[in-house]
Amino acid sequence: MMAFQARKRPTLADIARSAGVSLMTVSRAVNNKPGVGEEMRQNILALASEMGYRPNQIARGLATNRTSMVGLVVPDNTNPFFAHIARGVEQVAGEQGYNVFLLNTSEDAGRELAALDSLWQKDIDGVILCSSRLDLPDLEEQISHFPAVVLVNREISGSFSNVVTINVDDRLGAQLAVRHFLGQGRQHIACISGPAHSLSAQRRLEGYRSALQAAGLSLDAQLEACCAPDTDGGRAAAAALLQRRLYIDAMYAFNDLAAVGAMQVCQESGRQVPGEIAIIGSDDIPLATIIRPQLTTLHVDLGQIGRLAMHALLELIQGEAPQASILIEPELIVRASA
Amino acid sequence: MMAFQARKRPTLADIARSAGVSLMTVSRAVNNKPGVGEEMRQNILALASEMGYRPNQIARGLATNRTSMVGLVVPDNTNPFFAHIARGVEQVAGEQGYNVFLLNTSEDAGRELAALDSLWQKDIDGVILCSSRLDLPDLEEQISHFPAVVLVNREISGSFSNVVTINVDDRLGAQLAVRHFLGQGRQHIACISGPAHSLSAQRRLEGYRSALQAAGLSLDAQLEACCAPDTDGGRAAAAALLQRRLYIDAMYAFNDLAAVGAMQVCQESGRQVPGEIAIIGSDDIPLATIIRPQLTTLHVDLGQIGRLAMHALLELIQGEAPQASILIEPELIVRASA
DNA sequence: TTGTATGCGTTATCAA
DNA sequence: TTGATAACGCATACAA
Repeated sequence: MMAFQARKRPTLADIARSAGVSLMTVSRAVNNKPGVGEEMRQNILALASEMGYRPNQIARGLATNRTSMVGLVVPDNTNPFFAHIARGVEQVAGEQGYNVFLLNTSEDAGRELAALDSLWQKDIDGVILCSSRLDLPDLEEQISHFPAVVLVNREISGSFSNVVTINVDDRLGAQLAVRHFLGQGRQHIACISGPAHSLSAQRRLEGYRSALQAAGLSLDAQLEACCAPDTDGGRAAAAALLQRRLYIDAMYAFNDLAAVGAMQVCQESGRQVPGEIAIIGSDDIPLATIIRPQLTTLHVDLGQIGRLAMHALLELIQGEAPQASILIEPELIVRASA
Repeated sequence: MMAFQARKRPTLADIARSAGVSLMTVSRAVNNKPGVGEEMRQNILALASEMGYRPNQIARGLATNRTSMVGLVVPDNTNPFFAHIARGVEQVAGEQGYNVFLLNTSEDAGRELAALDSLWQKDIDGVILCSSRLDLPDLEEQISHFPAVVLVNREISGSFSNVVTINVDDRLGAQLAVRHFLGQGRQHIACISGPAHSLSAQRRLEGYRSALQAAGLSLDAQLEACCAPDTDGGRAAAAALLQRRLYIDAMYAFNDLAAVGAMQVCQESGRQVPGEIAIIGSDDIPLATIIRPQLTTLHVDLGQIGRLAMHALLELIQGEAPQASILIEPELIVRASA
């Protein structure tokens, strides 16, 4: 069976032939470059528009080594955290004439490598890599493959002239949460930290511990539990915590999804939230205000992170040496769960 | 400032030079094409691998007119409905060596046109267009720009050899919901239909009406309200409905987000759900089981729709003439809200 | 201001 | 089984 033949786009050569001029004159005209008479330019532009000319960006990419394509690699675009970042990225990319490849890794290093490799073959101008699970050697290797890289939710030692890192100050966030609990007189605070290999989970756990110690309280490993970064993960972790039969009057969770799961387990086991157990989440996704009681959480503007990331990537691509490391401060939003 | 120089990838010519053979021999070897001796092939493959050769897919695209890139256009990737579809699309694309451009339209026809235009310039192999708001002439024009198109949530009359449509049977879904209410003895059923220009919203409204009429009930425009496809939209619509001071004992909502918003407005105004007012949503996004009471809704496997869409697109690209029109039947999942 | 030659990395085509 | 050459559509460098 014959494949459908899409309507063929005219090329520069087609326009040139129709206009009776050389291909280069048309090229200059459509690119608004100097070196073509004003009258000629207008004529060519009119003709090009009439013939429906659109530059072939992949051919242009081959010639200029600039493809106007960037990659966005996330663990899971279905997670609101990344979905909102992606939205921000795509917004400014679109405004600047770039297109964005979206790839999921499912938090798997092997898939992450495969994703980056496929992007490399596409000769993209840069990549935004979120919550990378790569080990340092692999990460450095991958970074060397791209002209520009923005790392979200991942730090990297050493200085790479082609990378910018954007991180949320998770440590601070966790501290804010713990201090809030402390201010309420709660001292038996559990921490539902995220996936063991997640950097931001580690930082949050660290902040949780440091805030506890700063208040003169001792740590108890029994009060900590890892979890998958979703509602079920939060449920499982909270259930495990509750089963240990310790006294717990507060839970700080790695993200809002997990916080909601934990909250429901508490409620289902007959505990009042926030009366008996207060709960604080992280990220402030829309669910936080949808759920009842509304979730007290650490707000960060995810769309803004996406926009920032894309802007930084563009500066890198244009060789502008932006700030190498950006730290976003979360803000505690007190709602009803704590 | 000088831009960072990414590590240069070796080209076919580089490998050829190193191997002391012609470029074409290397090309045949790496592409597993016949016409190269087995021993030679192994040597070349080893060398290519050692030198870290990766084909430049954009150059290949220029030569073959196949870029291995497809586009996915959605109103809002932040909406779980589209996020899950996107996940499915990206999954099979990745498995088949394709990369996916993600673009948001914000439900705006102008932006949708701009998005498709930018994809056209990239010379992609096909596009999956979700919930298109384009009018027929524009849509047909855009369809002619691509070798393959899959329309999700949009019908099109006439037959185009390069398009496949995938739709949820929204009419049936709405009927199932209304019949469920009727079976509970509820007869004062409101409909929170979605955006006025949304095709699926229209189909759902139609199904709602037809089920009511089939039951011998009369229609009342006062029982219908449009809404934005999110929680706030549902809140606003439900509030408007309630303000009309009609007796209402059930609400069917365009999607789960709106259903949850409506449910909360009902609860906040002191009405029991499902006691006084029962609620049914559509799509069965994760929120449906997170919210309390859990939402009775019309289930469709969104990831599956995405995978189906990408598979259909691939068949189209390969000229295989798949089924031109796919209809997905939703299934009523009875939970706690109705 | 305009045009010609050349190259980007790859595949298709034809010749050896 | 191999290799040389011409595209693909565009831009850069240089010549007229």
